Amino acid sequence: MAATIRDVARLAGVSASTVSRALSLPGMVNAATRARVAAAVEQLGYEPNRAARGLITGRTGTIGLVVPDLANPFFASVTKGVQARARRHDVAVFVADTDEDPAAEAGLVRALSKQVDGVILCSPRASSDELAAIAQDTTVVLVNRAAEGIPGVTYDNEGGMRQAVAHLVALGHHRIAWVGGPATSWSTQHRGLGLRNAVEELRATLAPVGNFAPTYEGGMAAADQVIATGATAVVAYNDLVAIGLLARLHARGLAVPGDLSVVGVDDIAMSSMARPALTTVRLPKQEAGRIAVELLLTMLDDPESAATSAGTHGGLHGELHGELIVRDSTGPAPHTEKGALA
Amino acid sequence: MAATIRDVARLAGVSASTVSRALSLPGMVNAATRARVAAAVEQLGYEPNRAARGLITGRTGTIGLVVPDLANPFFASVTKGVQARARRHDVAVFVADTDEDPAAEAGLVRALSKQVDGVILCSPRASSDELAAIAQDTTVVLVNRAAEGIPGVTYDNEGGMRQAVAHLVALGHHRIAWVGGPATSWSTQHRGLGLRNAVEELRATLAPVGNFAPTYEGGMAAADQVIATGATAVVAYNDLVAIGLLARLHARGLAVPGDLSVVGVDDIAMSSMARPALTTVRLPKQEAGRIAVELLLTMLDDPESAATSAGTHGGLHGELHGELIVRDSTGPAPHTEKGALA
DNA sequence: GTTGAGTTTGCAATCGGTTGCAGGTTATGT
DNA sequence: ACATAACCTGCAACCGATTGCAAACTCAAC
Repeated sequence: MAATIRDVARLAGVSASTVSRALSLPGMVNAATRARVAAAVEQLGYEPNRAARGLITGRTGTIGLVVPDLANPFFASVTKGVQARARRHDVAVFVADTDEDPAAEAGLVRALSKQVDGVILCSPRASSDELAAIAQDTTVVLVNRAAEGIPGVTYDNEGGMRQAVAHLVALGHHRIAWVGGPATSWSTQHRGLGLRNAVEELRATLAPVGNFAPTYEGGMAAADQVIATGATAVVAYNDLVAIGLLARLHARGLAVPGDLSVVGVDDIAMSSMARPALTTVRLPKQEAGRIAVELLLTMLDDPESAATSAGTHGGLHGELHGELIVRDSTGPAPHTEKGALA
Repeated sequence: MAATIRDVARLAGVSASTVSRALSLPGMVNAATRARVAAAVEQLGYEPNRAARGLITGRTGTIGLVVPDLANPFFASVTKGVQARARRHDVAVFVADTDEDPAAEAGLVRALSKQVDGVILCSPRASSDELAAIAQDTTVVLVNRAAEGIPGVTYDNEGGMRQAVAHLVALGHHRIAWVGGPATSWSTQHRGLGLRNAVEELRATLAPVGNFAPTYEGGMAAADQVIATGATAVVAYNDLVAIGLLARLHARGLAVPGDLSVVGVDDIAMSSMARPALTTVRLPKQEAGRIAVELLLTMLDDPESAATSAGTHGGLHGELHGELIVRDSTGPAPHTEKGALA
């Protein structure tokens, strides 16, 4: 069995309390005894039992991460970031995948919350009210969504969309289609908003074609409606949707970017492998995970100050910026005024 | 604060021990008291503290999962499977990503092992000796690798490769190139072996082009060497490599499958989105994760019998079979005898 | 040689559960 | 009515740490 604090104490000829202090409050113990304890720790390969410590300190040294779908590269990246940063802080991460089921979300968080110090909710599907309820009795950080009174890290969707539109307008596009994700999604709403602002400002027009699943299939489903709008460019909710569009457009015999330019959002690995390689707004995914961890740990270490510190909605908040990555799926607008089907 | 067992005891008018038994050994307590306890539990929303329980039972109810790279869709899927199955058993999962660093692996496992009941090692990079050392003081299950005396779940690489070769031979291919992954990888070795056996049996010839990184870039790097072999078909270590091949072959002006047929392994989501859609040997990834969990929990519940039970290498073992998924990247061999560059 | 302050250390309680053992109750058999 | 067994339940110890409190010790100053 693993060595306990008492084993160390016996070997060092001191009491368990002294060992405990030698490790956590070195200033409180004599240098000589501290050395003896250190030697005993070394010899026994002692490592404090976290569960036992957690019992008395009330801190488990563990955080939870809830994502809708690990198989989605976007969430896999966020998870990677969370996990890496947590390790630096010597904190372990419980990962739970809701399988895109909003109903499962709340229950999962509740179950998790008993075992962890706090929870990172990635792109929560839950309603604002549900979120507020959850945040009531658990320390929560949101990723990819803002909610009154709950800290979180979000992307500057407006800015990202503006970059995309500016790029397209510079290429001569005037009519831009928009394939939204799930209607209830916070990102969809904000990307749509950013798009509307940007086209107005840059004297273009927007042709929204509705809401689709944030998947390859969603993109395939949207493609024909995009064509029907007569737009010469399309912005997709995310890269998976954009790649689905690419596939269906190809099947319909449209050239990208010859007939239609396509822009995605996220910059997942797949995007640079697509044919043509996808122009997209790159979001720093791992960075979002890292910041979420920092936010959460800050709240845990210092709940009062964290709650009152500056930031959107009067709480801690991080905002990340997207970066337009221009690849081969965008090009000059075709000469015909009326649309892609010249 | 959360309710404790004593709160429940007080409310139900019994002792803490009775509450404990009512919950874990219902048969030992009177039906009437059991009902009172249940009511109190319900009313207080009581949930036993896992850390406290673990302290005395020695079981944490947590398992660890170590993967080389969460951003790789293959490992993301395995993780998803592990996580889902663990939840069913009411077991939490610590996820750790080594970032493809073999050196970090052992240390990570060691750190993890203090906090969990057992560890699932996915595609370990460590040497057999290191694995043996780790398995010495931790309950370990391997995924994607077999090692003497350590339980694990592997794929029938030989069978999968045989299916791929049979498919290609039926299409008229005689000379088949093979792009291996990392030389030290267990999968590379076994896939190469399966390939050699299959070509021999089916009267074709194999042209190995060496070892490459198991990535898109690896595939790009291998492509020109593949062309130089004069083979009319190529089997890639995995789908990422195959998609890299596709990209470079396209750039070189070769048609797939017109000039060269391409087969991958894994069947990640990206494969059906590739152009042309990739023919591949589908490996049940989530299933591997699920089985790994079952194996691990079996070992934990019953260490002696598990160790001696039947299976390869005298331990528990699961073997999964691949399934050939034919898409658009394979077709009849070109008529010219000598190669793809006709 | 005392006193007092400052430094080190140990005792014992505590966190929230589980479990061996003993005591109390009730049912069963005669 | 009494012995015996079967069944429930509570007491108390324990898991492995942390921490308030008090005792012990050191040292300097008076």
